[in-house]
Amino acid sequence: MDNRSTILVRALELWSERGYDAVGVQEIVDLAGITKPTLYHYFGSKRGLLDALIDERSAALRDSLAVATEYRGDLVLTLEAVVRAYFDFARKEGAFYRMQLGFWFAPPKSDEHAAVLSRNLGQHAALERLFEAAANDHGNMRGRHKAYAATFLGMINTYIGLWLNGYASLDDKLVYQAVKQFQHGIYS
Amino acid sequence: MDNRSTILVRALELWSERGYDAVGVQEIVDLAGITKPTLYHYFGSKRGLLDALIDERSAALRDSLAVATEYRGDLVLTLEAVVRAYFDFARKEGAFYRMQLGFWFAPPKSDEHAAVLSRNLGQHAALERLFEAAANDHGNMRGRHKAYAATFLGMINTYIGLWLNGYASLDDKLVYQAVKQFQHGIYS
DNA sequence: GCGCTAGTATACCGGCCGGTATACTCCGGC
DNA sequence: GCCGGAGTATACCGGCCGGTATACTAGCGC
Repeated sequence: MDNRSTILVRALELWSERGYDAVGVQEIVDLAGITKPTLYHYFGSKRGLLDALIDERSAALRDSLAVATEYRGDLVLTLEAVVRAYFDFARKEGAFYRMQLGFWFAPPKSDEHAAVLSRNLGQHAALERLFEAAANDHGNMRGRHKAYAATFLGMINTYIGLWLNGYASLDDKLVYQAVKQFQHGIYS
Repeated sequence: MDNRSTILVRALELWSERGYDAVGVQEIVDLAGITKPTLYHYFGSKRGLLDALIDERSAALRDSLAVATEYRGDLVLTLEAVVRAYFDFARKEGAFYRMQLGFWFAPPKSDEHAAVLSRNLGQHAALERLFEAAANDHGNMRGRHKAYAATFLGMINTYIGLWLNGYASLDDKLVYQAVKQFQHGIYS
């Protein structure tokens, strides 16, 4: 593996466990077995490394969500596809998802938050479009697409949070259950 | 206001906006108009200040939750009381709630996470007890109390997150709606 | 008035922070 | 064989980090 990739892997390793501010550039390059000028050659700054990491690692989720959030007339199937896209990605990239989720809840003026802001606004927007399109077939949903997008994504992240802490497995059964609970509540 | 209280207020102000690691002790004491030995006299360390802040500011929520999570035979009323306790607290202590929520999603080995860990485990446990007690009256809920507690709390925090970013108001109407959606889903 | 304690300030510590100036090596193009 | 650029290391920068040694002052018990 070339130095650039090694740096990205090690940075994710350290940041996901102990946080962006808490882990310095020196520690990353030590673990990667290289020196600081090499890191600065590839990424320009600590923040540049962070942005590159976020951008490259989240590409797969961005792509699969672009497909999954397209509404084709069946809300249940579409929502299941969305949940499955998130679950699949989280299972593959657990450490990254944990890190990125933490950054989303980091203070609004922090580098971490800024680094994931545009990505997550894009995800929200895609989900809102989905619920808006679905409202044409489900009249009683109209006008609530913002709230639906937020609570749906909140539920997905709640389940992924449970999995990250060992309290759930992100399998197909949970996909169905999550969508069912979102639609029909806990008594279903 | 005495110096000790001033330090707590200013620390919350800075940490909630920019994060625990990103704001140094020096900046806090400058804003508070005092010097470092005073801070170290009262709190012993930066971490000590963090612990004191978390402990003292969350006391009100802890107390009202202790009452609200007691199951008295009516699940709907009880859940509404819990949501109301969270919403009331968040409305009164918005900056603190934002900070504390961020800490919960901070990396598992960070000081921030450690500082809120025991508090949040306590809240989870209280909610689990509530759903366990309710399962005696609602047989089809049995065995799922962990998942219910997690998703219920996740939903509450999703709504508070919306409010923190200006997309919702934490009023009584939302209390009813939240509990209703949790029970019966989005079509209700 | 004396002594003790709480509270506060001045001035300082070693160490780590993000970042860089400089120089070397290695390799492909010609 | 030579040139240029990509990649890398050594050694360094100013500045901030959390934390503290010391000394002063104000207030209270007696």
